[in-house]
Amino acid sequence: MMHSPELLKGTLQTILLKVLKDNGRMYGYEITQRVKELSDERILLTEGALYPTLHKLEAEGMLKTEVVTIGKRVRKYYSLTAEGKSLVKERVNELVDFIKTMSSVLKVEFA
Amino acid sequence: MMHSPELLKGTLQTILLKVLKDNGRMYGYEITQRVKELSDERILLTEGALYPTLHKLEAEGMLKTEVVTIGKRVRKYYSLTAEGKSLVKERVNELVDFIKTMSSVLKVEFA
DNA sequence: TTATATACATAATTCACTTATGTATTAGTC
DNA sequence: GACTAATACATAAGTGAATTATGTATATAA
Repeated sequence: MMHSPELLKGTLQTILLKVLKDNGRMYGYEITQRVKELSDERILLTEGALYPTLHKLEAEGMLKTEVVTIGKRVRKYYSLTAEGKSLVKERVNELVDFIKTMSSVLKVEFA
Repeated sequence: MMHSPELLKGTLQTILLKVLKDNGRMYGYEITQRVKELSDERILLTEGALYPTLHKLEAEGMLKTEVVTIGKRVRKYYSLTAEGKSLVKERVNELVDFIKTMSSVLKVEFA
């Protein structure tokens, strides 16, 4: 991940889950490209963070996968499970709360 | 530090600098209490993070200190140097930018 | 008198990330 | 036809900002 590096810590799961919620079924590389686009090149997910996190969310039952072969190329599509869908809401709410708290502490408007 | 723990990562310097800017000269323990109050009990700075960070900012010339003895008790007051004042602006801007980016990626309003 | 709050400090540990490395296919280009 | 860049996955080693744990000491309230 990139962009004011330290700040991104702890937001990766939230980003992955929310992008999957908004876009449905996606594969890893596709997610990196979508996030890059949505963030105007500011958030560049690194593979070393991306894949382990996807695997972890899958192991926890938040994501389900489907392997599709395109020519000789393998793609692993991820999508949210029912549990994953609740987790998205939780994570996004957490982030919104956090931002509100930071806004009070720093007396800054994030409008 | 506490509260959705991972999200706080990378925000400690920003919090310390901004609170010092807004309140002038403060000592460590006082900062923890002020942040606790401003965050409505949601951000509880831990000493293990607080003191090393204050020392680091001092070593970098961002903060200057003044030791005051109250009875037999020693207090170390911190305040911003000129360099520290520019750093506050930089850090706060970084955070605002980051929040804006997150807002685009997650399609969430932080109002 | 004894627990809690005040006040500082540092060492050991954790863990989400970055960086580095590896494999392989597909598309563009010179 | 050869080479580079983009696509697509994966994992291991290393980093660094935090937490947790520990230590010292004074002041205050029950």
